Amino acid sequence: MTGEPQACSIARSLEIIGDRWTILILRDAFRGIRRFDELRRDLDIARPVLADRLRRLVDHGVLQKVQYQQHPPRSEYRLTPMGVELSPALVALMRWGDKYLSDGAPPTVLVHETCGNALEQGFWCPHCRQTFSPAEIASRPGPGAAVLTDELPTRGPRAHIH
Amino acid sequence: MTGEPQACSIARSLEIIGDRWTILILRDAFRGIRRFDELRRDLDIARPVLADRLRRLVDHGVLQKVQYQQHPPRSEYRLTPMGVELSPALVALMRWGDKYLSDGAPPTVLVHETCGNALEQGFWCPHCRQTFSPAEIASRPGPGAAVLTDELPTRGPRAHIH
DNA sequence: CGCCGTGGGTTCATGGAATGAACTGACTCA
DNA sequence: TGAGTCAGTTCATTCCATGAACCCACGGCG
Repeated sequence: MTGEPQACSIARSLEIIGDRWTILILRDAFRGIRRFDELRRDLDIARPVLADRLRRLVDHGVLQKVQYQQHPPRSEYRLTPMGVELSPALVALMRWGDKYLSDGAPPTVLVHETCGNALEQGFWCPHCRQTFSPAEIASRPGPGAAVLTDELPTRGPRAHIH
Repeated sequence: MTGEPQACSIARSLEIIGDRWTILILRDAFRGIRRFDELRRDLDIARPVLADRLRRLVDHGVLQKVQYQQHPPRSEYRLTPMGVELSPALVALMRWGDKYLSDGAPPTVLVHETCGNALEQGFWCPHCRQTFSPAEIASRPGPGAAVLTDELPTRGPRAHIH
């Protein structure tokens, strides 16, 4: 996308998946839509763009092109472990959309497979053994420390995400 | 962006923030970079694009334009509660980038403000009182049920994200 | 055999969006 | 009076997304 390498992990991630079509392709991969023509029909995406995005995702190791039959040769694009680990990002987007952009339909429910109860996505403190909201995140002094803050600068200096 | 209204929450979210620049602008807002010229310099973004993205974000209620002084009139773009709740998505992207696209630098550490310990982001089952990996998410039967799966279709039918 | 249908692409002309340089305008300060 | 800063807008150029058309391997059908 851009030329120079990015210092920030978010920026680096966006080099690969920072594109509307790319994220929709990944969403469909999670939904089980993994073949070229299925994707093209479901997303109503232009063929060259789809081919380009799939190529990019394969090149970066997010998807894997697998021939699932010969005669005729047919292949599908499967999520690699790297791709599967994008699910927290997709779930976060889904939650946000459900909360703020709902059309009135019931929100999507995800459940813990082993027990069947509805699950939450959130921040979890292993020490306190509890989840908490984004507002309770703070920086840690030292290298690599960062904070996501909604506070104003005047309320006190903070470290930053980078 | 597109014309027709989207049925899927992820697609609806992407209508607003499905753009590389938009996400970088939000990242900077969390980092405390909230003024037009600060953003322009930090992101090296073209002015018209920045103006357009900020306008969109304000229109959708993600950012709020606040005049923080008169004489001379200066304003900044603050995250609304709706904007703050995008942090899980940004953190997920950061985590993913840290894990798979690292340049060797130590990953960013986020800590629980009230106790100071490093926090995790993940899926949490309030019933089992434990976190778990993306692979353990399943669908729930009924309206709005969904699943994020890395499994192959042949291993069994599933509901889908929508 | 001849022909149609399907899956998975590539090529190419076009339009709309991103880019960056230049300009505007309100205000401050020396 | 003039230079500097912040926050944009205007405009010409460039680039990429789009969609139509085309290609090719293969299978099925009559």
